[in-house]
Amino acid sequence: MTSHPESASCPTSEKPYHHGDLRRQILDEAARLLREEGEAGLSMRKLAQNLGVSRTAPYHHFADKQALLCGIAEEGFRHLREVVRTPPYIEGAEISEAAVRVFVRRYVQFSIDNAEYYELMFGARLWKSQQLTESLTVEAHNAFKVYIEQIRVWQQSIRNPNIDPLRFAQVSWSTLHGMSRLLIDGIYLDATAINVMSDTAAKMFWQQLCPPSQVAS
Amino acid sequence: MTSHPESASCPTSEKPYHHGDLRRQILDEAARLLREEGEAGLSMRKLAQNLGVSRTAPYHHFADKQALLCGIAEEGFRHLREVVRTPPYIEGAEISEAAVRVFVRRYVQFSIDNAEYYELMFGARLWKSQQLTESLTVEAHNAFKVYIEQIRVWQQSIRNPNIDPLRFAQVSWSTLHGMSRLLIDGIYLDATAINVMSDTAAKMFWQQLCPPSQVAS
DNA sequence: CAAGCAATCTTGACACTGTCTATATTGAAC
DNA sequence: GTTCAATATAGACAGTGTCAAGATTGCTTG
Repeated sequence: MTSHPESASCPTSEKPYHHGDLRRQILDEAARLLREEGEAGLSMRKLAQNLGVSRTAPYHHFADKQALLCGIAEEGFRHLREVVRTPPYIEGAEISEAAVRVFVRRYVQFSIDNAEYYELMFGARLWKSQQLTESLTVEAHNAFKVYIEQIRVWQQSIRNPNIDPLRFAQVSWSTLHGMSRLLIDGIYLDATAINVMSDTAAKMFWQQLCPPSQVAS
Repeated sequence: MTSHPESASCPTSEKPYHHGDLRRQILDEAARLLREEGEAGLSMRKLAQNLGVSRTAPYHHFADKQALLCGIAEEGFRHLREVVRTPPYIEGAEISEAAVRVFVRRYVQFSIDNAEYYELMFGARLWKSQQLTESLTVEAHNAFKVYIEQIRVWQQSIRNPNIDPLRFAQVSWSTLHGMSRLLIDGIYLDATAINVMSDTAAKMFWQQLCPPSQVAS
């Protein structure tokens, strides 16, 4: 641990001019502020003050507030990909209604557990600004690609040619996203109903993927 | 038209101290600013300046910015109720997949055509603030009640006892809301796919309401 | 018609915000 | 050891929401 005394990990020094780990701490503190006080409670100045640096110090790590928010959202996407892409679903060996149910529950749970990230990841604040970080757009597109791939695997596993994977991905993701937002934004208040709603959605998806009886037209 | 010359419709007078129609104009100009410049472009001061009144004049019609936003959202809900509740759907005489399709398209179209209202009506900005106007909460609850009623009528018309109206309302509304938000927030960019997505969603709803063959378990 | 009152509008002020500029300090490279 | 780029700093400016105190008006009541 302490084998590299000349490294930046020396918290005992009074107040080193160079903070050393500021970027990381900015991202963490910003997420904390968002979670605890909402978007209105996050300001660059308060952020700096809470970390004990000057007001303009964060601007050496993020071009502006927008770039900081992009940075937070980016971390959120990396996190989301991990959560959604957990085996065995991507392998698609044994697709079933239960598997879909787990998938839905996981997505919704992620959005609730990481509400402050989710709001940035899919909020107009970033996407309508035309000022997205390049790394963020890459990360976001990757996430959607993984989702479509998941749908495609399900479809092939079931051999249902009536499903257009892209369309089904768009609509099913809309459902997940809609549920998440309604819960996060405080419109659906009954938190105990989350699982029931998730299962209802999963059942709806499953009936689309694998209808009880094939109908020609 | 001009039969009441002593009414407040006298625009030729230079600059009457009492504006006369300020509240209405504030709501309109605020919606215009939101639509054209986004939420960041709406400020109480700019609003006042554009209308040619002092900075604090709007505060005599709205307690604070939050109350103004509530006022805009309220108008949005009234508008939404009109759009969704158009006959013959609430009567439910002839429910069909086509009717569901029209319903879905209408909802999504409303959200796109009135994006600046929709964002406020269903945004965290208002709902998580714990400072909702009372008239707004009433209006919003009414909207959801109408929606559930719609679902109930459909269900009874179809005689499918397997559907829990509340659950189905929650999930289907999530889908509509999710699609709307993804489009409004600029995440789903391909505007030409809106109708295809809407119809895919309608088909999914219809298959839930009226499955091809009843399955016991 | 006069007086008064409540609604409406105004200016002034305060604390806060994002962000630009110019300056200072530092760790590392040559 | 000098130089340089990265990093930190204070100062300043325009913009924000909103409170307090005063000015102007139209309606109401006598």
